[in-house]
Amino acid sequence: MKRDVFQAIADPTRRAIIALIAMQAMTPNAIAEHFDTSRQAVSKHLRILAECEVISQEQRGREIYYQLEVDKMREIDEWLEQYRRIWETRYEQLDEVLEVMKMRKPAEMQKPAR
Amino acid sequence: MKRDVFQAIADPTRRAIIALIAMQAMTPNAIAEHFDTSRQAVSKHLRILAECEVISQEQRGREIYYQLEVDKMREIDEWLEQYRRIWETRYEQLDEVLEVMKMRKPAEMQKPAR
DNA sequence: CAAGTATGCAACCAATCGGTTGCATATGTC
DNA sequence: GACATATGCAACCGATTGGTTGCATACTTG
Repeated sequence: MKRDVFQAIADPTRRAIIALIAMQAMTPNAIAEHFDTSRQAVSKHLRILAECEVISQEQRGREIYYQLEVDKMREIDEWLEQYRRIWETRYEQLDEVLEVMKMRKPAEMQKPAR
Repeated sequence: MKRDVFQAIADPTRRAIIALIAMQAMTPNAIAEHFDTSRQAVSKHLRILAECEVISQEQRGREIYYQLEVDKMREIDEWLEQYRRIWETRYEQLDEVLEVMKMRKPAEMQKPAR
């Protein structure tokens, strides 16, 4: 089965895991302690996140440390880029509208096209 | 059922719909023409997107125009913010490492922590 | 080597997902 | 009013999801 970053972050537990290991690598057991689901359930989430390359693992003895692959987060950022452009221009336009309105009487104010 | 933006964008068809209506509002029929699924399936996706407030609708006669609520995209951007901070500092650190390496002999070069 | 610990994997299960088809409803046009 | 068009809703269906429990494997330590 083919999964992508967007499916990886769709689940709230997985987003919590991402947030948890963002600053420092952690073992599955340590991660599982933060949730009230079973260790195996967390392990499943880790496997999905690893499949999507959102996290990477490093074996250290019998422990496995999982850490965030921040670059994968950038992929989402790149996808957002196109919409960021839209909301930025939208706010510029809003600023212009507000600027124009300043010079008019309140009665002339029009509802912006939005 | 409670859904959020992350579930809304998890499905590739829904991301395609978002991209499609980003620049101009469209009717369900017009949207459905761009996909090889049924009109009803697209309608379901639209309902989910509307539930999550990723899109809004405007009735115009017997047609309904769906348009993107760009602000909802910003929510994702805000969530990304914490990770953006990480990858930015990471690249600054990498720059520092590269800077230090310039002053050393190649044999002394170490593989960066990541 | 034996015991304990860390982890992954398989089998199972209820709930949800994304799709289908059929039908109801509302608006526009003749 | 009759008919076409635009849309949503309900019922159904197979696949996937997120969880469980039980077991296998591998490393550590005594």
